[in-house]
Amino acid sequence: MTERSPSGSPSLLFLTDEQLRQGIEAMFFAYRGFTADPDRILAEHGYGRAHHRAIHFIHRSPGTTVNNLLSILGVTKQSLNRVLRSLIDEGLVEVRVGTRDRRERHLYLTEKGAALERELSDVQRERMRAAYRQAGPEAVQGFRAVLEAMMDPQIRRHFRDLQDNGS
Amino acid sequence: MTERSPSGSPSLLFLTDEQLRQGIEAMFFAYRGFTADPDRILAEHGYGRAHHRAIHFIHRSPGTTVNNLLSILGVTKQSLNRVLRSLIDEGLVEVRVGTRDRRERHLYLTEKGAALERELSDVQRERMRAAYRQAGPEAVQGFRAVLEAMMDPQIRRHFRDLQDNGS
DNA sequence: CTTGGAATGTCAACAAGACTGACATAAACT
DNA sequence: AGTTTATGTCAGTCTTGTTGACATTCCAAG
Repeated sequence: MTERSPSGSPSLLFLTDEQLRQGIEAMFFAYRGFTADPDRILAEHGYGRAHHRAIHFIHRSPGTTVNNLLSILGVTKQSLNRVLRSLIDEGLVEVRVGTRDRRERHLYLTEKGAALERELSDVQRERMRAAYRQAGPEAVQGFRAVLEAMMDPQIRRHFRDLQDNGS
Repeated sequence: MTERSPSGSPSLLFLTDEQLRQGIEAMFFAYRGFTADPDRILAEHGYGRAHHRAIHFIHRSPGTTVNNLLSILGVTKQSLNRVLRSLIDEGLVEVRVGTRDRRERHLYLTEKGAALERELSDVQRERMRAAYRQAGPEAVQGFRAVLEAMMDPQIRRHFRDLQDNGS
């Protein structure tokens, strides 16, 4: 607020390329830490990150359709289908044909699926909680604000929809 | 600071699972936005994210060795070598045999490599700058603090080393 | 009632990028 | 002289993404 760029521009922040670069690197390294714990658990079960993402969002929005999941995950249906197939075949996800529109497939976690979801989200939340605690309460606000600003607009809408449903 | 958990534990922050889950999703969606612009450019040039990472860190630490790069990127030498080979063959990276230790290969960007680096980091910095501006100055501090706290300790050391060299 | 289009599933082929394991070479260290 | 270190490379595998093609089901509009 008080700083201005050397060129005299009235921007709110004066940020050197070096500061921005550090933000970029922080994002890269932090994302590795962010996925490290779930990756270990997934490997034990013979799954990958793609399975985690599917499980996460099915847990988050039980009964979601395949198409809905596709637009959230941003992958092709073929790619999602491969992942979904293994989750269904191995009894982690249950499919129910839509009652109103019987083309739609509504997805739910089974007890087994919910158990893995819990295992995965426990470690991930724990890391998030530890980071939040270490960084302090004000930091959490800032963290969330920057992340939201970094999303593509369409995704930001998805994100906010999820928030509204979730609480 | 002022809040406490309902169980009465003396933690600094009271964070519901729901709040933590939102942080996790924010991280996932934001990372997609974070990589979206470079991904587009890389695809035009026939490269991938792995090339971007190599280029980034060679630019950041000119003359870095293969081993050093390996420990920063956290991949196997076979994986890095594939990427490095194409960058060298196509004249984006130059290799110089070490003078003190002639086993070491020191890596530098060529003019062509530096040009691509600039192209990539321009768009990525622009997104970072926009997110920072949108979120405000205090948010940037918090963002950085949480990201650092989320890194694995060894990586955090790497990260801080880079910062010290960078400025 | 028919037809168009939407939602879904599936097959095949391919590519990037990660992995392991094994082996080769050169240089440095002891 | 023997060992360790730094690097490169070959071969094979896995996950996860892609495109393209095609089938099925079924709602909804004409």
